[in-house]
Amino acid sequence: MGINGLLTVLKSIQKHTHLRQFAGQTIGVDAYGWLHRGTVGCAMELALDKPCTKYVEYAMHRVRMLIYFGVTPYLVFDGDNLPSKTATEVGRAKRREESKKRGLELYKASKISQAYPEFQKSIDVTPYMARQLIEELKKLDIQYVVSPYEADAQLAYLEKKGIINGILSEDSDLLVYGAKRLITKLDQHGDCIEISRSDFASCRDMTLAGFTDADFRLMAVLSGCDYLASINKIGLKTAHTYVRKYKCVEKIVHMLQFEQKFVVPNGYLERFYEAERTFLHHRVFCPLEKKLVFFTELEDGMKEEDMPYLGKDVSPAIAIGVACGDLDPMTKKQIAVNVAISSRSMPDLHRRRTVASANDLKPSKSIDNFFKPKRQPLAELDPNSLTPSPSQQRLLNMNRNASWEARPISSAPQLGRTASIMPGASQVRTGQSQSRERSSFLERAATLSTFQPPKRIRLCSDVDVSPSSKDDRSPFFVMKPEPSPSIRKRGKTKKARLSDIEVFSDDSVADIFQDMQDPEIGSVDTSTKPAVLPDTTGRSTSRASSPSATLVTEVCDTPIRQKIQIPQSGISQSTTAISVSADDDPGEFRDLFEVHVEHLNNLRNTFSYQRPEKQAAALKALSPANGTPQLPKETAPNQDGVPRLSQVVRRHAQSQHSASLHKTFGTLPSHQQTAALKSLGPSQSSAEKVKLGLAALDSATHSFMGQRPMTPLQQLGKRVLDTSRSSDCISHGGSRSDRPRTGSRVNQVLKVNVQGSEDLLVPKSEDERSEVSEIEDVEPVRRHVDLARFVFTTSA
DNA sequence: CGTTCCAACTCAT
DNA sequence: CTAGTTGGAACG
Repeated sequence: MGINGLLTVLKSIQKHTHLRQFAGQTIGVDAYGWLHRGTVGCAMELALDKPCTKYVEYAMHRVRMLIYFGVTPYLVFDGDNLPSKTATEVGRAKRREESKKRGLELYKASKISQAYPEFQKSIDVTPYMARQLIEELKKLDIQYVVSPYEADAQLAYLEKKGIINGILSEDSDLLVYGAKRLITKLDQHGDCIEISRSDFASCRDMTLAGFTDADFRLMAVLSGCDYLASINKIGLKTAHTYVRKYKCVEKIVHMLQFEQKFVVPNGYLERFYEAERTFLHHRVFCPLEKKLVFFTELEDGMKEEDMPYLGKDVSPAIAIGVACGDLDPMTKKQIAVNVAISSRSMPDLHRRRTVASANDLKPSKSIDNFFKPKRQPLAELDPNSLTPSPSQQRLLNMNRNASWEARPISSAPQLGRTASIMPGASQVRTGQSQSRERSSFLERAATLSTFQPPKRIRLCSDVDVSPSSKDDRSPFFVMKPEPSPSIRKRGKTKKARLSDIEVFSDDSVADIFQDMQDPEIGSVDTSTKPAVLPDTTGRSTSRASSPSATLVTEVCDTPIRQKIQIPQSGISQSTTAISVSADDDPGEFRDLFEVHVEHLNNLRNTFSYQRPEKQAAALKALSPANGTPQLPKETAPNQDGVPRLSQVVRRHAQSQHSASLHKTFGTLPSHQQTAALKSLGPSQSSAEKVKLGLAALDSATHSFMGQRPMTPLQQLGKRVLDTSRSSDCISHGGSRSDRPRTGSRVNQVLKVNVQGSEDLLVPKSEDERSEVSEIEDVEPVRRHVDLARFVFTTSA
């Protein structure tokens, strides 16, 4: 439920961004959200107890998307219900039961379409389903943890400890728990929204300047939260004004009691304290200490016996068992894994209907086959694939030692303990293999993110980044500082983006300058970058000097630039930038163009996140011996996954946007043609440019569609996972952002265009054109332009 | 008019 | 019914 209306009120500090911006970082994920969404697609099967693992596929698809964009996922699962929540939980279970009943009735009456929504409502994400996903995560050596209670608290804790660098969740509660960076609304393309705690001060719809974490929490709880319903007629706004005025609960409640408007229930204050402490001292699993700890340690005089609402403590052995997914977080009993792994079935332990169907499930076939071995723990891979700085080296060694120690000390005794707790339980695996798995789980779960933020935070010195010092920073330091004015880094912030209009690149400076034909660009770029100042709105609005103003003007008039890339070579990628004028716009033409770009974009994404096997299959389907693309047949529905991708491809082919582009152009009146040509390139021989530009598009399309030799693309297919993991793509190993990146995925800048100074630079040769790869940033580019307009109009 | 509250929709396939 | 969002009714 979260806090009603919180995200709406924080609109002004929501930054539209992309997963790409978090490359090299470890991002914690609220896994239940994904699982729940994944169940929508197979609600029917689940309700009818049919075998189904679509939800695992859905979640894994997202996991692969993160990896594709260089993000290291760290999945966090929900655990037991808090005592305070059991009442609502019972109610939910009841409603689910009713929905299922209704659904089944409708189903029996063959009213399938009416039954489906009922089934959807009846779905409960079970620990068993989480366990299935965990099994997949293990195969890819992806970090995860099952929280003792709420995943929100666990996520915030991991972030506090520096184990993760941000939190991917839809739940606004995270901010109440003190999350520093919340990423929400991730869509299938990787677009998402970032909310930073440090931007709170610049929120426009609500004055949060001077609000401490405690003030914020006070406001949130007053306005109504999961642990305490609000006083009638008190919403976020009212709570906010009272917190601003009186700051402390006692006073606020006291004042509220004087107002006739509000009725403060008996014992509200006491329940408020409980709710507040539930946020503050939530039990979490600490992967470093390998036991349950409080999110915030109890202060002197607080006794945990007095706070039953925090849930029970458990022994480290059980805590570890739950955390690694072996034990059901509620019953603390062994969770049955699928038949392929367990030698025996364990009917007595199946605590829910979905669990009871475990024996019928045969995910071993559908899933196991797809992830063949080639396991390589990230922790081992990273140090070898780059040269860490001394401080990073120290960090790595520290972690390595910690995990080595962990084995004899914590895992051996814990095994005996765990086994003795469940004397009757059939062992799924041998004790030794379980012990081994657990210690490797702990090793992974406790791995600190090696990502090094631009400045300030010293990850190497201490894992616990003191939270106190950062929140009261000056509003002018809310932005993460640029590491160096000359570097185009990943993790760009909205403010830094203006400069992106000049240069799209992931290259090192040297690469950029090498590629650059016009030296002027570099100077423009470097000189303007420092002029970008954060302002109170969290958006770039003001520029200090008059040259900036000039630039802003230019930016506004500068053609929209679109980056056209299609995956072709896994090693190097190049970019064709195609410019379309924002004004002087033959609308229809540009719209078509953008639609085309978007289609390619979708195509690329759909392809990129597929399992390598699926990609290979899709490629095979698209690339027959004769070289002509033979799109897969309409049917062949049950070939796992392949139809879906090929359908997309087919749809795209049928839409023939390239063709319609040409056609539309041909039918335009001549003055509009001229305008269109002009819009694609400001100067000479524009007709040629349009042809080249369109040819580039087509060639990109066609190469993806299989009309060109497929070898590089096939390579990519095989390499998607490897590439996105390896250091030449991502700064996994805690790379310093100004480290020269050798062999990086080069987004070659083919075009840098500041109005009036140079031309559209399309690939000159056939070779270059065939290298065109990957599409992205259609939306962001639009946003750039919007932003530029905004800057211009407000600074004038 | 601002605010709170509620019901319907989104998500996915 | 995971949570959020949106639109609209019902208040003061």
